[in-house]
Amino acid sequence: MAKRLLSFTLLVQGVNVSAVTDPLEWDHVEPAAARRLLTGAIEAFAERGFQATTTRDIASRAGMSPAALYVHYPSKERLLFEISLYGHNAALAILRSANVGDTPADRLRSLVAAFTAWHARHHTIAHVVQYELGALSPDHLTEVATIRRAISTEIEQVLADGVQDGTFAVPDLPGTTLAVLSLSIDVARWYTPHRGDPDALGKLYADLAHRMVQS
Amino acid sequence: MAKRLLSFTLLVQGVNVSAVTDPLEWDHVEPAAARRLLTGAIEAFAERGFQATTTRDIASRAGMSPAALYVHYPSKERLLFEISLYGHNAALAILRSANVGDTPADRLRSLVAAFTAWHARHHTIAHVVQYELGALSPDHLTEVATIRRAISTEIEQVLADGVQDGTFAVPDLPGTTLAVLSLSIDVARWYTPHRGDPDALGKLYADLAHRMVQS
DNA sequence: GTCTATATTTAGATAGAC
DNA sequence: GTCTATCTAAATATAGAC
Repeated sequence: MAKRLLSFTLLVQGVNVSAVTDPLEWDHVEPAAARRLLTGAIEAFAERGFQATTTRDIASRAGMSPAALYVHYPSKERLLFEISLYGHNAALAILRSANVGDTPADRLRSLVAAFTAWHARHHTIAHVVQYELGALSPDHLTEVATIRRAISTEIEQVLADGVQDGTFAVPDLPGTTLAVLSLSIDVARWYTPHRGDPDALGKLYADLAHRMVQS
Repeated sequence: MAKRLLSFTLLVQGVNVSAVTDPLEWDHVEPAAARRLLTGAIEAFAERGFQATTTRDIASRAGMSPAALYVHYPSKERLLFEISLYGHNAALAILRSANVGDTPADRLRSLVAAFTAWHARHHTIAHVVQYELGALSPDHLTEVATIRRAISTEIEQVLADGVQDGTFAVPDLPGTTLAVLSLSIDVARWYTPHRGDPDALGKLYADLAHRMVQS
C-alpha cells in the first residue's frame, strides 16, 4: 500500500500527468479487491458522508465481508485519506496542465473551465475532496492542505499576471482568488449528471470568471 | 415545541421580518434550557457534522445530562430540523429585505452583499444550513427545499429583470443564478472571523457578481 | 485473501427516582 | 425538568479457520 501511494505521488509531481488526469481511472490500485473497496468508499462517502458510512457498507459495495476490508486498508480513515490525496493531486494536475495560453485572460479561462468541468465530471470524488476534510486525521489533513495551497496559487498567480499587464482589475487579490475558486468548488455541492454537460458548464464559468476580473 | 415552531413560521412569512434577521437571537426559544441545547447543537453540528455529533456532546455544551435533551426535543434529527428551518427562513428574510433599489443592478448588489455578509457573519449556522441537508428526514428536507427554491428565485428574478431592461447580459439564466448563489454559499465553507469583516466581503462579492452579469 | 464469529466501544434513546 | 442508571442497537476492528 505504501508503495502504491509513493508511485502515485511521483507521477503527479510532474513526469506523467496525463495518467492521473482522470480520477475514475484506478488501474494503479492493486489488487482488484482494494480497487473495488476504494471506488465503493468514494460513492458511499459522497452519498452519505464519512461518519455516516459504515465499513459494512463499503465492504458490501465491494462484494465482500467487513473483515476483508482490513486486509487492504488499516482503517476507514486511511481509505478516506487515500481518496482525498488522490483527488487533490488529480485536481492539481488538471489545473497545471490547463494553465496554458498566450494571455492571462486565456490562461484564466482555461483554468476555470478545466477546474469547473473536473468538479462536475468527477462530482463524486470532488464531493469527498471538498467536504470531507474534517474527517481526516491531523497529519493527513496537513498533507492535503499543502496541495490545496498549490491549487489556490495556480489561480492567484494568473490573476496577478493579469493585474501586472493591465488586462485585469482586481482590487482584492486574495479575496478574488477565493471567489474564483468558490465558483468551481461549489459545483461539487450541487452537480448531478442531469444538470448538463461538464464542458459546457466549464465554458460558462470561464466566461463568468473572466468578466469578474477584466478591466 | 410545536407552538414555538408555528409562531416562528408566521413571523418570517411576512409580518415582522426584522425580528428574525439575526439568527443569533434565540430569545423566542423557551425555556432557556431548550435554547442552550439549540445553540450548543449549532456549534457542534458546524464543527463536527451532524453524524459525528453525539447527544452527549450537545447536552454537555448545554450543561446538562444526555437524558435532559429528550425533554425538549424528541430526537437529534429534530434538533437539526429546527436549526435548519430557522436558518433557511432567516436567510430568506435577509434576502427579501435586501431586494430593494431603483435598478436591477442596485438590487442585485444589495442582494449579494446581504446574502454574502449573512453567510460570513453567521457562518456557524450557515454551515449547518448549507452542508447538513443530507441528515434531514425526507419530510423535513422537503420542507426546507421549498425555502431554498424561494431563495433561488430572489436572485433569478433580479437577473431576469436586468436582462429585460438591457442592463444585464446573461446567456444562461439558471446557470448564472446558480453561480451567483455559489459565491455566497461557499463562504460558509471557508469563512472564519479572522478572514475579515463580513460587510466588506459582501461589498467585494456584490461588485464581482455585478461585473459577472453587466452588459 | 476471504470468511464466520465475536470482542469492545459507543451511540441514541428510555425508565424511574427526586 | 433534571438526574443516574441502563437498555438496545450498531459500529470499528480483531481472531482464527480455511
